[in-house]
Amino acid sequence: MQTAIKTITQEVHPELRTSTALENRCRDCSRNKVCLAASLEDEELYAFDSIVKHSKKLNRGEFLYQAGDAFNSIYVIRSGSLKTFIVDEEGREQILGFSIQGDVVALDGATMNVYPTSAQALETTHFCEIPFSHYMELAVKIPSLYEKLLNHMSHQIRNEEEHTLLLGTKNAEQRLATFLLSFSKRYAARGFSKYEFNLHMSRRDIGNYLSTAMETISRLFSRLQDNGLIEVHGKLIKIKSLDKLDKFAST
Amino acid sequence: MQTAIKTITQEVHPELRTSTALENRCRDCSRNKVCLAASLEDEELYAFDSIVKHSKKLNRGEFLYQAGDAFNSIYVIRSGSLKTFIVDEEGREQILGFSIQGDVVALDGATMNVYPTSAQALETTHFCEIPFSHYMELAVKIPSLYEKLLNHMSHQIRNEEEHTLLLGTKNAEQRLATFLLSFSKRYAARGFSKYEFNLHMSRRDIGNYLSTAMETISRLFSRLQDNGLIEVHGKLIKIKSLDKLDKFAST
DNA sequence: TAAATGAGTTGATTTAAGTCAGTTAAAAAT
DNA sequence: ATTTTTAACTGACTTAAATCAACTCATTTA
Repeated sequence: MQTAIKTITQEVHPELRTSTALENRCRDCSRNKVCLAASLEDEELYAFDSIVKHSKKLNRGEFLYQAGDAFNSIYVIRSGSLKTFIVDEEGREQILGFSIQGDVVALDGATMNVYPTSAQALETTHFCEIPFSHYMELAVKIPSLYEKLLNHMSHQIRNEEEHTLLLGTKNAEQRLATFLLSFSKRYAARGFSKYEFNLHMSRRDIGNYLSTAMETISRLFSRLQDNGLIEVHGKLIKIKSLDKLDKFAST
Repeated sequence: MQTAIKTITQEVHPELRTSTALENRCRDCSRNKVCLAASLEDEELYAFDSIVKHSKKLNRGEFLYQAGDAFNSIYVIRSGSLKTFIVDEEGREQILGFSIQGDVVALDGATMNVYPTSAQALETTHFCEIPFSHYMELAVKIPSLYEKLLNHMSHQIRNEEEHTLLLGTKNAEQRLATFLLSFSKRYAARGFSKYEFNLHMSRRDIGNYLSTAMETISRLFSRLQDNGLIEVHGKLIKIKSLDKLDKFAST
């Protein structure tokens, strides 16, 4: 018997367990509300479906693309997670974001010749590949595809802005609390528990994303746990009080 | 007699000095290569022109829009400059960027009901207003308008990413040097001197943008000047050695 | 199964940059 | 023109978080 509230188990979704033609089609995909295929009419959906390469898969550590690779496609994550990052002149890595199920990745490369950033799987990750030139050709016939893309892009800009706000106005503890809350919200929006989830990235990655040393992240996890706000079991995080965490995040 | 290399004088451009109907039309605008109107055919340009409100003007300190205002238009700066910023729950301001001539602003609000951020003039600023719904209607007939917009949006995402890289991997001195170099490049790309320009924002604004205290910014300006890399005359900055500044920025 | 490698935690110490305070310079306002 | 106000600069001191270091625990790999 399953619990009422789903928790993130990192298992693939039912329709990914096998891979018959039918199950890989957009119309049968449970994520077609958030995906770029959302709200298409039957015929449009069929056309869209035909340009998409479904059920691509990466194992932990494998790259979806690397900065400098020829830009061809954008991607929608079906399950799993990845980090996107950029490397500066001195070779220092800066993580820009973590993408989970339903997220569209590689938008920063759209309209460029090469990917400006890299994307690497944090666990076994399934996704759909959308060849960008095909998408743009189809969009001429189906303008709502343009609008969908613009929509995702402006949200991406908003995400980056919120990241800047996080780094610019909050101290280390507030940053980590905000980070946890943001994952809680994102998982909740996807039908998973907002109280319990796995963070597949390393402490070092969290620190990099939050511009905070790994050691500080580790100490802060301990502190939040000591204060009874969360429970830490390795990568599994349980939030004991969203309210209190929220206060920590902003005050 | 004018010097060969133009310097930023904050004067309005010739075609803005008077405001006959002709001079306000896109086809006569010297910025029509970078603007959203770029590369349109005669007839398309005419249609585009008709939806644009030209020659809007703001004085220093006035808002182009404020977070929470109903979203209606995006804007292209004809001359002058402004800052865009966001305010967090605690009322702390975070500057997201500085926009100058040729920049498109309010892209983060596109596809939203209200502007998520605010934009405020740093000096007398002229710009064109493009009602977004009209733009989108026109784009259905002229798909290159969609592509132009997507282009600007992906570049905006790249800018935000570079800002994150700046904040995440560099120390205060490198951040300021990078900031100066970025203005140098942007002005050069617009036909102005890359060695000499005015920074119209306050030291506090620079500090806010770079997540560095105003006092530190002030000290660093002095240090860069003492080291012979730049000359500081209030808001006017002269770069004495781009090469050396570049080394300071990355190493 | 043991050894080795890497991830995570915790403590001790250092430091880059922040805060506080006083001064000077430059705009506004009267 | 003079006062008032605000922005910018510089010095003294403090601090949040980084670095350095030692150790534990988990996961590969030999």
